[in-house]
Amino acid sequence: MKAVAPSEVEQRLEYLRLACRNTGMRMTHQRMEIFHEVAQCNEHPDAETIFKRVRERMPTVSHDTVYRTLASLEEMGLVRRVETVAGRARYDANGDTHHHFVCTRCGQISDFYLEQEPSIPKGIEELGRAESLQVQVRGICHNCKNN
Amino acid sequence: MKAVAPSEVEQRLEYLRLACRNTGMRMTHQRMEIFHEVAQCNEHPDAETIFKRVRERMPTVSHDTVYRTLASLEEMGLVRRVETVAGRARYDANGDTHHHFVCTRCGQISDFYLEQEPSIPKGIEELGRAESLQVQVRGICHNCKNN
DNA sequence: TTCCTATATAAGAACTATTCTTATTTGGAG
DNA sequence: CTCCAAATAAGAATAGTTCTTATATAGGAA
Ligand SMILES: [Mn+2]
Ligand SMILES: [Mn+2]
Ligand SMILES: [Zn+2]
Ligand SMILES: [Zn+2]
Repeated sequence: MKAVAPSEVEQRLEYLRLACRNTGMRMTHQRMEIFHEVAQCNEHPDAETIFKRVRERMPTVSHDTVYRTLASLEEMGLVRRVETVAGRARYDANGDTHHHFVCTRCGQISDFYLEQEPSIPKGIEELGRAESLQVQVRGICHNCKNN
Repeated sequence: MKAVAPSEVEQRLEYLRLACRNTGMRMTHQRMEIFHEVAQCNEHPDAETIFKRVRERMPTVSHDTVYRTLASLEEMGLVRRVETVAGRARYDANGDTHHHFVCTRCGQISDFYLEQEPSIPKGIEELGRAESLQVQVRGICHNCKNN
């Protein structure tokens, strides 16, 4: 699982600056660091992982700030919560339309892209107004299968 | 959201009896009541909801038994955990292949069926061995939109 | 620049969902 | 009926997340 290209990371940080300006939110060091942490990796980290990594550079950062900031970033549309099999919320700064393969053994979440995006199914109208569609494939990743 | 047909409920309970016999698990009153609760409704209840409802008829039932039983039922393939947007695990005794519409405001989960089931995408092979595919559509249900 | 204040943060308590521990009960085989 | 491995009740423990309160600070105004 290779890292996000530096130019892509820089672009994502630029979106954060814009989003803060547009919504009137302050551009705090904590927001920068927390978003940077999500933006630079593509392994869909959970809040605790982000907390530990940010704390290495910012030893006083609190759990609350991480959770609160992730919620703000989600509201601003800069990250999305990924549904997992169990418990913890996981976050993704990849804004491209894509889907997820979830390993039910180790929890690893990998992106995949469909050649043709599925359209919202017809019957949905009678249930509500659809806003997004996500395909989730579950199974065992190669790493787990070989152990 | 209408109830599950009594004949369907009876059939599901029959599967439970068979599954217990096959796997050597005991057919306890608690298992009956807990599974019955999930089998008779299609609103994908969470563990606490099931606990409260079962407790009305069985006042001494414990949280632990509900959680433990739901896990057993999942292992037996009689219920499945539904991924939600936030926190609590939700359970589903509808064994037909189907997908979910999740209201991001009230959390209601509704079933929908696709005319043609999507096949496992090609690129998945390089990520792992796929075992299931689920489409999740998120949006606002009619009930929430009108309030 | 300095001052002001609404917004954001740190620290840790509180809360909520879930799992664990231990003593007791019970389904179902024999 | 008897027996005992499996299951349960009760409540403590744990883990993830949110809340409370005192303090700090981003960023606009003077
Ligand atoms: Mn992703
Ligand atoms: Mn369902
Ligand atoms: Zn894995
Ligand atoms: Zn709703």
